[in-house]
Amino acid sequence: MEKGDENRKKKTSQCRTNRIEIDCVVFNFEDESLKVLLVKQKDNERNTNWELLSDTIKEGETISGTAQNILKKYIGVDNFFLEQLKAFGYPSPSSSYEDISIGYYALIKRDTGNVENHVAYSNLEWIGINEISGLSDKHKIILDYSLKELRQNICKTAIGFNLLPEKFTLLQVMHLYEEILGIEINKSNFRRKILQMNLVHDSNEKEEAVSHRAAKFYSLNLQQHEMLAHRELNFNF
Amino acid sequence: MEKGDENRKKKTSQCRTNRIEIDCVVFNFEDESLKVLLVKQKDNERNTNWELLSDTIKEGETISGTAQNILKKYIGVDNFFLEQLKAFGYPSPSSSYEDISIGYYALIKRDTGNVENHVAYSNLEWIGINEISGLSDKHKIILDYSLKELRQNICKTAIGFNLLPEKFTLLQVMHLYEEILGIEINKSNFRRKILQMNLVHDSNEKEEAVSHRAAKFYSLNLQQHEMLAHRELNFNF
DNA sequence: TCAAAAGTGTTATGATTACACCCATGA
DNA sequence: TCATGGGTGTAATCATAACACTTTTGA
Repeated sequence: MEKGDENRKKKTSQCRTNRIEIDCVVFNFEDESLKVLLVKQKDNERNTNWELLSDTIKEGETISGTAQNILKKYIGVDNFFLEQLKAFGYPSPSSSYEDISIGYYALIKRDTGNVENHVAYSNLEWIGINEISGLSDKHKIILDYSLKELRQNICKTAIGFNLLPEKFTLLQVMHLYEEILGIEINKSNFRRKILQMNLVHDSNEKEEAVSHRAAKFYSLNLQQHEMLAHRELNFNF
Repeated sequence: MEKGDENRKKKTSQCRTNRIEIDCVVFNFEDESLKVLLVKQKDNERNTNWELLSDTIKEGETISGTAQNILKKYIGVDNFFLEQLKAFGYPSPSSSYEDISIGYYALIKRDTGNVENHVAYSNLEWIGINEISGLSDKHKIILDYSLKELRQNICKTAIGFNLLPEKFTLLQVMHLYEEILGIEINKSNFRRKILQMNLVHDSNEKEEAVSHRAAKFYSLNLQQHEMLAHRELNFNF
């Protein structure tokens, strides 16, 4: 595997063209905070360096297929939301052609077959969005762009629900928006807005064993493929 | 030049990697209608086939640099708005690796050194957005995506003004929005909204030789680099 | 003086905000 | 009974939509 990587590298740098790789920003919402899955780099002992999940495009793979395979390989789940950000170019260390990274971002549900258990590699870690350091410049740019995109998209579409369990309380939704956007939202107004647009329905279930009034669980009236298309949402936060 | 192109092609297809090219959707607003600059293909005599402006990435060029150079080469102006769409992948005719196209869209002002005169190639033509036919599937996908992006962005940012002359009337702005979004807008409400957000200022000039009340010319209170960042605009059309 | 487009003003409606209050539950 | 978070109601404010109206100009 490592030999193969080196061979590819050699061949590619002989090529009169650009090296391409796919980088994935994988988001997860856990303990009321937004987290990103990062890989710890072994080869640098002085500082802990982190990287986004990435891979090269294999023969016969589509670019989005490569991104999907990265998620399957590292996390073992195939129930996630995935969308391309854009292509990023940056100076190559070895070639006079720019290196190109096609960035993707993924949203993973907390309850999808227990994300924790599927993290198959010991050098992977979920890091809170405000605790990230030691990321290379090129990955920092992609991460920042993905955050900007995520913030925009949860205000216009329903994709934010991809970060919540199948059944959720309205306050969970609100806290998700507050955390991702970094703002405070008025509870009563948020409830009214989200209820009157018919996006969620009461599941007739309630929280259990909580030391306060149990909250109703709701679930989404949309299939995953409808989430980006759905543009009824219009939060002007 | 053509030999060089063939050499590159041969080398690239020997490579165990993806072929990349840059495709540009170039927009212009002329005679109250949105137009796109397309290249007529010579080699097919039966049907007229059209293509987006495109090129491969040259040694030492950044990806956005390649896009800029395409515009300079074909149109001869260097005063335009340019932004990346995303990377598009599609099956290669000659390789088991997908071909990749990085799409860009550009907005050009009508009065920037007379766009017409600078169209340096005889096989280039501005075609109304509703009159386009004979575009390949892969370019059709990029064009459709660019339209979606353009429509979204003119409602949130000030980039639409890149399609207007330096001095414009408020009704010109309104017609631009009506044409691009394909809707009708109420004149009085549109005026109020755009005036009260302090985006434009009265230039103390007026239309001349028009057979109706002369309209005031306004100009924008923003530099080009501020146009995408400026997010005060919030048209919910 | 007419047509055509510029430009103004007014009212009704609906969404958003801010805030106060009540409810259910475990400790 | 208290703390905690769930959940409801209401009045004030602001943005938007609809529409009628006046102004300026060349023909």
